[in-house]
Amino acid sequence: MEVEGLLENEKRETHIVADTGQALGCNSNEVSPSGMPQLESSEDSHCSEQHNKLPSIDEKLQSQIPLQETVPSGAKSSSDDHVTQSGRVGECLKPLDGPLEGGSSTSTGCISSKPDFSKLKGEICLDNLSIKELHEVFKATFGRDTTVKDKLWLKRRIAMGLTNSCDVSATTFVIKDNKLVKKDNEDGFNNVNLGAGKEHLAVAVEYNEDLLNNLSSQIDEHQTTSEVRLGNNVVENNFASEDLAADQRAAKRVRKPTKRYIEELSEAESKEYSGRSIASTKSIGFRPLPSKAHARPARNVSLEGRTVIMRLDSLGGFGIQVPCVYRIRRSRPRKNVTALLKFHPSGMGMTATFIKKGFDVHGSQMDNGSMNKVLEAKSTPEQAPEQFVAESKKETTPTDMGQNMGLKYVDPSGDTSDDNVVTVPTAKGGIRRKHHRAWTLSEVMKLVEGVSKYGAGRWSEIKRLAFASYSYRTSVDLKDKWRNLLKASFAQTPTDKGANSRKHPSMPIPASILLRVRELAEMQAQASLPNLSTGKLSACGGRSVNETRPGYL
DNA sequence: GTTAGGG
DNA sequence: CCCTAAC
Repeated sequence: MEVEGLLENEKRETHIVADTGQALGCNSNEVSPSGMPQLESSEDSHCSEQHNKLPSIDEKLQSQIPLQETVPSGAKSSSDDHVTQSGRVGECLKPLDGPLEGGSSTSTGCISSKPDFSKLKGEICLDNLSIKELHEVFKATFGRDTTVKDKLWLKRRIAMGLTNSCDVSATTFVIKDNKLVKKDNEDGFNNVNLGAGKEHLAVAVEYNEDLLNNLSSQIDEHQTTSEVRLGNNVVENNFASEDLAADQRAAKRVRKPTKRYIEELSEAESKEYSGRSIASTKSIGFRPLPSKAHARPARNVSLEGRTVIMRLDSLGGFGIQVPCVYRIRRSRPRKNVTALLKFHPSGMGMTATFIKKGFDVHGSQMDNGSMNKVLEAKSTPEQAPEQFVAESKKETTPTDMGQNMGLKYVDPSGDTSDDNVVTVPTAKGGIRRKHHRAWTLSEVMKLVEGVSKYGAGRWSEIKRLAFASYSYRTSVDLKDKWRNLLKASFAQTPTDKGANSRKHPSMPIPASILLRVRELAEMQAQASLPNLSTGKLSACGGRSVNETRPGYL
């Protein structure tokens, strides 16, 4: 099952990254602006599973994947793979706080940086090269990386570059001595080229990326979990030796930006959480890179994370990369992670799609401000205060509070989705919810019920037990609401049973509920006061104080 | 991490 | 709702 999920992931990811643009120069381990929303997929559920398996998978990788240098020497045999790799592992973990080129001979393995000019020697049969190899050749030819995934394009481009001619056959891409060769006997060339080139390609990159992914995962613990890690898993390790697998893996690897990166981005913008979703190509280029990131060659493209959508706008073969990082929500740390995970697949997916649309329209010109608007426009409707309106109406006439309170009311709209809650930055840099989520009658009833059950003051308990389905209500919220209820209940004439006799039309709380609140309040007050008023009694009676609360059950 | 209170 | 002192 796990494998299935991974395979599916692979397929999907391949599609997603299919049109990845040029990522040259955008490479850094930590602040990589990459990543992609993985929400569109219906397979998000795999994330968590895969994530859990990561460590072991990595271990497998270490032992199974023949890592090869992508460096000029290029002829390393797999015999020393394990050695190099193990050394590399340690090194690759350092990027965040130290120089990558630690002087060790293996350091270059982390990122294939230099073009392998050896690839240009002799005859080159581009037809048989994988994308990855084509990229290598491309790099060797032009001295720069490309992330274009179009084989034909790559072949033509390379052929043109090598032959220094625009007259390139559309079907045959065998080059020898800088001249296009019409190959009649394909077999010979194929074998040679394939055998020689492929093994030196980016497996190391892949592996390192995984390490980085793990790192980043640890770093940004705040990220919403599921979508984040979706792509970070390496499953195909069993097939690592296969060129195709390696190519595909490399192609789809997109690393997600770290928390720090996101925050760096956000600093310059409006504080709205959605604001960080966008990083223009410009910002990427200028964003401060940690340590030696600058030295990194463009090869890192394949290292790019998954949190960013790389859109490639093809303009005459020139790729414009539009990374798209978005943050779903920034609000109080949520404790109900389950609810969050449950919700994301759908909600996030929609958001991601929406963002994509936005990009199509605005392109790289879109700044964070506009992104904010986009996100806001998107998320606001989903907050749907309306649903509560309807709900309130439905329950506005609770006849017998006693019965109602006893019932375990299930709020139809009581879904746990508190995502898409728009927050606004506060002066102090904090954030607060932009919209109040009006307390519905059912919520109030639940609150009252909870207080009656567990006692006022045990808010966390009430929240956990009675408000399990209302993830957006924090214990503080409950406390505040109760406070307000109390105030309201006592402000109003207790004896006035008229349901509509409330002072303020804006207060839809039925008198019956207020009455109940008042009763509870008095009971609780009595429960806590005895120490003073009947101190002697309680002192003599022993545990009466402790038993007062449970008594309300 | 919770709770209570003030803002 | 936010903020924060006090647990």
